[in-house]
Amino acid sequence: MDYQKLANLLKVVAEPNRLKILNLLSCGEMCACDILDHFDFTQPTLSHHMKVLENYGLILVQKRGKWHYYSLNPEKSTVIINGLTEILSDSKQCICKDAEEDC
Amino acid sequence: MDYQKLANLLKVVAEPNRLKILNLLSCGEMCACDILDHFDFTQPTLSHHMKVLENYGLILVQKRGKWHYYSLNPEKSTVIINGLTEILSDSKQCICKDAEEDC
DNA sequence: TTAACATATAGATGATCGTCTATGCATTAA
DNA sequence: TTAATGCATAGACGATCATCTATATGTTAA
Repeated sequence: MDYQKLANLLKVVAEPNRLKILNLLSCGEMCACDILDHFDFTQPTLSHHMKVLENYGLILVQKRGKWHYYSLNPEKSTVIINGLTEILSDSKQCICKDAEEDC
Repeated sequence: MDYQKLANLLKVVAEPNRLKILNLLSCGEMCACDILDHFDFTQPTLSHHMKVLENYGLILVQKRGKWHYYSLNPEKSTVIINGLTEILSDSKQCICKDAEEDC
């Protein structure tokens, strides 16, 4: 288990505004301007959050005309959920059953 | 959905050393000194991490003699996993299907 | 009581993060 | 071409965080 890698992903998700963005995108793709309508912060702040989510592979971007359409990357969602589940459960891969520390 | 509350829990978990601590505890209770053996940082740093985990209800403490035994709080683990799963999936409670913004 | 051990607390420091204003770039419509 | 729109980038600022050293507290053994 790569704790650093999972922690990085969790850190991206551990922000209330980004959680709300992900929840919005869980229903389907949206453009940035429509996402922005759901928040009180400025457009550059949204742009920052979208870039963080994109850089860590949590969302995908498709540019059509002057609009940027964002959607969830379901594979990355699964990585986070499965990683957390494995750590929090008494699994076979558990560190205490492993001779090496790097499970 | 209370994004702030879930984000707070995720922030606690979004730290590689705390992830490793939780993984250690997923196999059963451990005292602080045994946990410390798995890390390179100092005892006060471990004490800090344990306090954070305890304050947010992720672990439980039982004091016997001079040892403090820590264990996972499975209920809180479920809260995190379920919360994340709901946000990342196209659920009925999804914000875009809700008239109000606070789902 | 004294010494040793297990853990917590206080306070400081450097790094990271979320947000802002100002500005730039790209695309579309007139 | 010009103006308007959608989004990104640059740089700054205040807050939060992980870690450290030094020290305190509490428990057990001699």
